[in-house]
Amino acid sequence: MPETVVTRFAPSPTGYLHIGGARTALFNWLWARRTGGKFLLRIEDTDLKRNTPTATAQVMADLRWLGIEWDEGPEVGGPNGPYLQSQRLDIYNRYIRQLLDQGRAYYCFETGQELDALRAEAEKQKKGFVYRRPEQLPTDQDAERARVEGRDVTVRFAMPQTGPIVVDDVIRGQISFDPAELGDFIIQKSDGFPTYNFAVVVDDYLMGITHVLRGQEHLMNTPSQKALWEALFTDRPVPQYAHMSVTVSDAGGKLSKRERPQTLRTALKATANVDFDQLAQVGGITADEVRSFLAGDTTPDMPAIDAIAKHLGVHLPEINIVDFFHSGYLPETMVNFMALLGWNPGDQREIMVLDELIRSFDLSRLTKSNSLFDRKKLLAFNTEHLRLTSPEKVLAHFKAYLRHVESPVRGADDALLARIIKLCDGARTFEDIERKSVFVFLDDEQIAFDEKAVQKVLMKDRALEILRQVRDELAALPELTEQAIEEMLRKLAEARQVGLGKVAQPLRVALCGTTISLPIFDSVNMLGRERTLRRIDLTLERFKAHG
RNA sequence: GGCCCCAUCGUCUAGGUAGGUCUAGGACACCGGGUUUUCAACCCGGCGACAGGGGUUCAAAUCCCCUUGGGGCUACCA
Repeated sequence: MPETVVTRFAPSPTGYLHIGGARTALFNWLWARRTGGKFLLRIEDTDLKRNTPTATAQVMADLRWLGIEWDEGPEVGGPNGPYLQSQRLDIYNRYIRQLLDQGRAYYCFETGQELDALRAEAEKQKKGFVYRRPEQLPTDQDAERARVEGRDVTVRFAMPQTGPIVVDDVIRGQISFDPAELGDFIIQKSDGFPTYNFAVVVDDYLMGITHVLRGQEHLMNTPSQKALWEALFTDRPVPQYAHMSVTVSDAGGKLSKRERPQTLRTALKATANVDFDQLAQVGGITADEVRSFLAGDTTPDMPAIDAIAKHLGVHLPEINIVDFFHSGYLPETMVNFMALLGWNPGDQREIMVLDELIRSFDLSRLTKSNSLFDRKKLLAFNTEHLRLTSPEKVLAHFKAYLRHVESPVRGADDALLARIIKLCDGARTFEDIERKSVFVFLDDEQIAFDEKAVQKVLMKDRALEILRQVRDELAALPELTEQAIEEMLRKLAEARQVGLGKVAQPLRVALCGTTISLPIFDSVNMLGRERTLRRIDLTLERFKAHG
């Protein structure tokens, strides 16, 4: 390949970076890195109504979290800027003018309603809707008059009707389309902005894009874009297209942002007594909005959804990249897992780090069929990467996670955090690690007792009596090292002719309130004598009636 | 409805371009057992697929056609 590879990721800033978008970005980035080419980021913000002010910043933050850096684009600049389409209007207008002058594009004056009616008519006749090109193309004067009259003016591309359009796809081979079925599509909207199909072609040309890896949902746009490209640019052929499989959700259907609110709604419906006022307060919305949401009429913003879910302890399916961060996943995991959604290295490797991914990546190994997003497998991958990633990196990511969830654990120093991580070898996510270690950072009086744990452990046999003895032995130990604690507990268990569990579990529940925690010897050691004894005393006091 | 894409274990997939070496391999999940101070992790074992029907061929998971099923697109969204 004599020519340097140039790929791009071109999201529209309508929300957070979605797992599907992230995968597209990753593949383009991987291909550029593999070939020593360039990867650029372009923001497709040509729809004023849908743009969200913070989306671009969020998308960039998410890409960086994943380790995907762009060689050209917003914030890093480059020779082909600006990289925001909303700032390139004059460029698009020049090309639209050119097409108009050449008679390869023309004005239209239909309203949305008129178009809808035409579409409904086509539907009735069981045919696909194709805009009928007028015999006589409207002039600039016609357009001017329409504008003065307050009518909508759009510009359509006059699709050449010469033979089938054949798209060469790296993954799918040659795909043939009938231009008559494609029709004359709009290239400039009545607000003066270009449509996606037009802006993409101009920018891909001007930015020297050589390879376009994108989701299969763009396959139908490709013949239109190819026709436009060939009408506009003759010195260079269209880029190499590769239309990747789509990722679908394990809940069935497409992976969609709607899944999160839907999950919450379902959980809410299953709840006996919904306290609307309280939920409204935690969500920062009104009680009526909560009712409307429950009824399925409206959907509040994502932060409100997230806050209510967190308050209720409902786990929402992760969809956006930030969701995975919030759930305690490593970026290394996400990158590895996404790479395997529609691609594989051709051997039996699955767990791979970034460098390995770059070295192994190849267009010829992209798969054709859609894949389901399997969260259980993702969990298994995260477990592996938690082990594989350097302790320094894991520590840094853990700290970021703790800060975000505002865990009491975030107050710990690096040495303690590192020790906790090490003790949690085999944990699946940071959420697990946090849950197992949070008891150390709670006030002794703050420990909440899990009802099941109390029944299963504290209310059994002579658990409280054993706990009292453990307390006394602990008080008598000269030093609370893990070894000393272990030795003491084992001796005690042996003397009583019971398993270590019978001794360790009551102690665990006394210290943490649950049966799930860090290893017990370390738990005691971290807490120290005073706090350990205090927690045991509080437990004995609280449950003495049952003893 | 129209146009387009796809089809191997429950899931992700290897194998398909050069048909035999595939009684179809791996991973996750699941089931059983082991280990164990909790959860997880870990170890051993097991279950489990070429969507259906026609061709082509000595031979088809692999090539062709049809059916069925799944997905995408069908906007002055991207």
